[in-house]
Amino acid sequence: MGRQPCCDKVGLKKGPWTAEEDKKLINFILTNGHCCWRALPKLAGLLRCGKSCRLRWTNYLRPDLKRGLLSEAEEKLVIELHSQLGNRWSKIASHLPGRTDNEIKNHWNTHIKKKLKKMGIDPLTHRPLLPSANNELHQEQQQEEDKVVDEEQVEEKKGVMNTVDHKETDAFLRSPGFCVDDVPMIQQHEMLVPSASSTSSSSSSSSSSSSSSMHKVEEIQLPSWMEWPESTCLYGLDDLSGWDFISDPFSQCQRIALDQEAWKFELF
DNA sequence: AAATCGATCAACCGCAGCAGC
DNA sequence: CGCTGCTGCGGTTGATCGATT
Repeated sequence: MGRQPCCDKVGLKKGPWTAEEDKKLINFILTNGHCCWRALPKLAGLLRCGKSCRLRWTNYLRPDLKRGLLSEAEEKLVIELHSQLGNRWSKIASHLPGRTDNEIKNHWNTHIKKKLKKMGIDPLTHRPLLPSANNELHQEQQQEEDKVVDEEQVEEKKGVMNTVDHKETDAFLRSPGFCVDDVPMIQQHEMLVPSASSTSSSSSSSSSSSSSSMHKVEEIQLPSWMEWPESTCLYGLDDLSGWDFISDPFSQCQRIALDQEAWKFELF
C-alpha cells in the first residue's frame, strides 16, 4: 500500500507565492508559531499544502535569513564543509547562520561547482581533475604522459614562483604527480611549513616570516585519525587574499596556505 | 525589436528517518 | 514489530531574467 500524499492536492495552489500568501503565512506563524505544518495552511487560510508552507517559511520568509550572495568567507567555509560532509546541505547550512540549505545548494551548483572546475578541482571529490579524463587513452599511457612535463610550462611556472629552493621546485615541477592544468600535485616531503612557533600566526603575518623558520612537512604531528595522502592538491590562487589552500584531506583538520611569493606554507 | 541562450533560484517531488500507536 | 503519518532532506524542475545574436 502506497503512502498517502502529504496533503490533498486537489484544489491546492502550486507555483510562486504571492505577496498576499506570504503575508498570511508570516502573520500566522508570528502569532501562532508552526506547531503542525500539515494543519497550518487551513488555519492560516492558505490554499497550499503544509510542505509548501514550510519550504516558503524556511527558505524565504524566516526573519533571521540573510539575503544576497554568499560572501568570500562563507563560500570558503561551504567548500571546506562540503569536503567533509558531502552534499549534506542542511548540515552545511547549520554552520552558516542565516543561510538555508536550498540557498547553499543553489549557490554550490551555480557558482562554486564552476569555480572549482575552473581551478581543476573535482567538486565531488575535491581532488584534482585528470587533465585527460575524457579521452580514451589507456591508464598506462596516461601515466606515461603524466611523466612528460611540457618544458614551456615548467619555465612559466618557474617564472611565476620565486622559489626558496629552486632545486626542490624543479623536482616538484617535474614530479610525476604534477598536473599540467595549473593544479600542482605535491608530495609530503616537498612541502615546507613554518615551525610550530609561527603556525598560529595569521596569514598576513606569515608573509613576513623568514624562510629559516620553515621546516619540512613530515615534522608536523597529524591527528591520529588523519591519514596523510599520497599526494596533495594545491588549487588556484585566491584572487582576493592572494593565498591558496589545499583541499582534502587537510581541510578536515587544518588548511595549509601557499604563499606564491616565497613558496612556503603556513598552517592556519 | 525579436529570438535565442544561459544563468539563477524558488519551488516541487520523492524518499528516508523518526515517533506514536 | 509493523503500520501510519509527519517532517526534513536532497535532487530536480521550470519560470524568469539578463545577455547576446
